[in-house]
Amino acid sequence: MNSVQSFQLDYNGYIPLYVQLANVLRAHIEMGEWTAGHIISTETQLMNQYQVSRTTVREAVSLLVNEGLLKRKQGKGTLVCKPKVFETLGQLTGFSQEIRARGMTASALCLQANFVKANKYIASTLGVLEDTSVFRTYRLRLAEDEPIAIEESYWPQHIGRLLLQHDLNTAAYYDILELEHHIILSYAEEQISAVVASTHEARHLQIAVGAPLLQMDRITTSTSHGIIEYCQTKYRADRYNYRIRLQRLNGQSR
Amino acid sequence: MNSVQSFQLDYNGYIPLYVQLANVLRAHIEMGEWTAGHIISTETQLMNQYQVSRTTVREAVSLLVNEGLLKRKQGKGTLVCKPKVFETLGQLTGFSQEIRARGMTASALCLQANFVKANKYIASTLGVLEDTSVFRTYRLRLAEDEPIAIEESYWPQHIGRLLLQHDLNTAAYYDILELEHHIILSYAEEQISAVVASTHEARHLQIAVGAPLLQMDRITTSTSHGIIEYCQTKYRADRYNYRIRLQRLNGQSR
DNA sequence: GAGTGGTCTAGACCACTGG
DNA sequence: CAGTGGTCTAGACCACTCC
Repeated sequence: MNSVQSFQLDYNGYIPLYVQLANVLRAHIEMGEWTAGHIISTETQLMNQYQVSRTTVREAVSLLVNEGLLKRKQGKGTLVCKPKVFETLGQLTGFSQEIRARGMTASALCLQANFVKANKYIASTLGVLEDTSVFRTYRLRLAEDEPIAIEESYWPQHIGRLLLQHDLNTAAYYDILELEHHIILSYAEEQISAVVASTHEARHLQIAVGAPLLQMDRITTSTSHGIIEYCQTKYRADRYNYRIRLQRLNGQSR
Repeated sequence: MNSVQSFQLDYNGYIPLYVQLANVLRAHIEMGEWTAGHIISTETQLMNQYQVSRTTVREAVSLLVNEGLLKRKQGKGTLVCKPKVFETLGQLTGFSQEIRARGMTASALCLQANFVKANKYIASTLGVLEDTSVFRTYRLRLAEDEPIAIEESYWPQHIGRLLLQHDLNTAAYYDILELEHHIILSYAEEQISAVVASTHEARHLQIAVGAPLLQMDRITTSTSHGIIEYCQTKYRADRYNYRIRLQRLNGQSR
């Protein structure tokens, strides 16, 4: 009864059929019904089962292949990939989601949240004029109630006003923007580097001065409002690693 | 005359039409003929120009969209993305290629290359038994003839024997395997963390003891031979950052 | 040989952007 | 409104895998 098989597609809904079908297939995998190495229904079977064309089936499968969940094998079938030890594979997610994916509980402590004048660098990054007022949030990030990162974000003024309407201590900021204000995130560009802890950072993160930190500089872009955030996060290197899956392009040694 | 326009597709060749078409479009971009924001030919125009179906055109464009080169805008057209400040977007490339993409010259100094007994961790990572003989390479990586990273790699015995047939000081190992021995890389899983330099590392990298290093642990997989490498690279944080583009999935807050 | 995914065609209707 | 990309169909032939 709880089997995913019972899902039906909505042929007149607003969600494309191939997205719906991809969701059904993803559910099979995430519910553990299909495990690593399992060969899923053939494209012909899916066509008949869900009454869609082969193109639609292939588009659905392609989505999951891009996500790293499925893998096509010509002449054999389409099989489920190895367990996702590497969860972060180029997906833009918030901190909470990231931490939960690692099996830990996430929380935050908002140390500061106020409007400040943008210096030259912040201004050019956010695409505003120098000395313009921008919203700054400064948060301590916790995993399992232990400090794991310290995060400093700058938001354009209009985004800041939206955020201020909510409880900034507990909320997931990306969720606020997407769910409450329909500002849909598009992509982010991230730069990862290594630094050592200053006395100030060491105190907040409860580590020794000079301990290694993994630093992330991120620029987040929305579909409708352009750049909505510049964020610098410093993670305790002893508690956090960044994981990524790199794909070889078919152009190979291009 | 040097215009990319003169390219023709080979309709009977072994390379799929959509791959050929994608290569043509990519060439337009890489040769600077189409710059950021430029709207490329419409799908209908490409159909007529190259005498292929719309599906084929869309497959070609999809490849480049996935690579981050193009972006579709419904009702407007398909436009060229911003310059690729962020070159590394989930592609598996070698060190040399990576450094060249940053506009620097890459070289290497092979400090050690010999067979050693696999300890427990190396053995389980490479999928061999403990104490099995594996090939170890230890290299100093240079960019612009200055040390930038120190790299320790472990390869299964049979891969090691192949590598030993070549000049290990100058060669790009991935190129040797792919071009000379037809071992095609598939994907890699990478873990990024931060550490501080030991006295040994500091001496090789010409930095202070305790300076921050960006550490990459990579497991590389080939299409035919499974895992072919475990590699640990430590980069000088003052000379190297890792850049990545994160995409928001359409499932959004899933 | 039978069945799988890989490529490709011709054509259709829809949703969105712009004048 | 005309033109763009977004979705979808029905059908075809090929390359690969396995028996």
